[in-house]
Amino acid sequence: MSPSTFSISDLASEFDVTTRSIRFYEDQKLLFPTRRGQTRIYSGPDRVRLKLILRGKRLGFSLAETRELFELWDESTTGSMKQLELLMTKIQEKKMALEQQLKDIAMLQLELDSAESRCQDAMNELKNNPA
Amino acid sequence: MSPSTFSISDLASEFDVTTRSIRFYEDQKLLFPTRRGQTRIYSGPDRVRLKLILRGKRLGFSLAETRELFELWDESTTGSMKQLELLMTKIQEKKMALEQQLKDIAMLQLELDSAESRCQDAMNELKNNPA
DNA sequence: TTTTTACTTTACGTTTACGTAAACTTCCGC
DNA sequence: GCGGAAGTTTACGTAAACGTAAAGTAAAAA
Repeated sequence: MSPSTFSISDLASEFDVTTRSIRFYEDQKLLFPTRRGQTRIYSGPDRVRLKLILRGKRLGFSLAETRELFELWDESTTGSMKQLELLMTKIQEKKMALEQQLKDIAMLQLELDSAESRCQDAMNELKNNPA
Repeated sequence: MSPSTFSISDLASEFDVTTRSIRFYEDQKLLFPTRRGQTRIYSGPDRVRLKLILRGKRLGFSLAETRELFELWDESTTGSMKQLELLMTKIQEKKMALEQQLKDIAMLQLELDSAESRCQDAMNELKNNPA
């Protein structure tokens, strides 16, 4: 069974980020580890949050965007109808953004495939007909 | 028929970026418009490049990354075998990165769907049982 | 002709996401 | 008990990607 708490360097090495980055995310209100004395202790949910932060980053989300989603989500447990509707709106927005990204990726894949085969052709040409 | 040359503001409005950004891309060696006097004239291929730059940005590519790909591509027409192999490597790298992005998007979509339905449940709950 | 309007260069400012160094404390192994 | 590893805070530095202001040119419109 995987442990239920983690040190900062546990997470740093697992996700291949620096401890500096993890502390920065806390500074930006994205993570809230508990403390044993001075030392940060990360829970399972904390670890999931970090994973989400990094996934968002790979997809071009700013830390502020991710934090906004986290905050809306956290407030939604106690939230009013208005809060829930706002959260719903943001979720829709992100979903649409992801759809656009899928299109962008599809286009770029086509272009890379085309570039790849033209590159391959050029290489074959060079082999058979060394200028 | 769409025109074969464009002004800087043509492109700016078509792609919804500032002229400042377009000039910046030129400064970073990503675009090379011709000039009529001082004024920049963009060709069809220039326009395609801009589209690629912006698509790359939406997917988290840095301008430096995109420029590197452009340079390799440009050199590949006159290039040696080594150049072509390098280009091929870079293309493979980008393709793998896109695969990772597809995975990230799929995961995030699942999580957003889940968040969405839980949010919907909470809203229904509030309607039927207004605390 | 004057005045917009669109374009230009130069240059300093700003935000994001950390890196890096200094100067500690705390704990672990020997 | 002592050195080293791992943790901490504070603070200044930095790269990327522009924003924004200043100051000028050039052509079109009134």
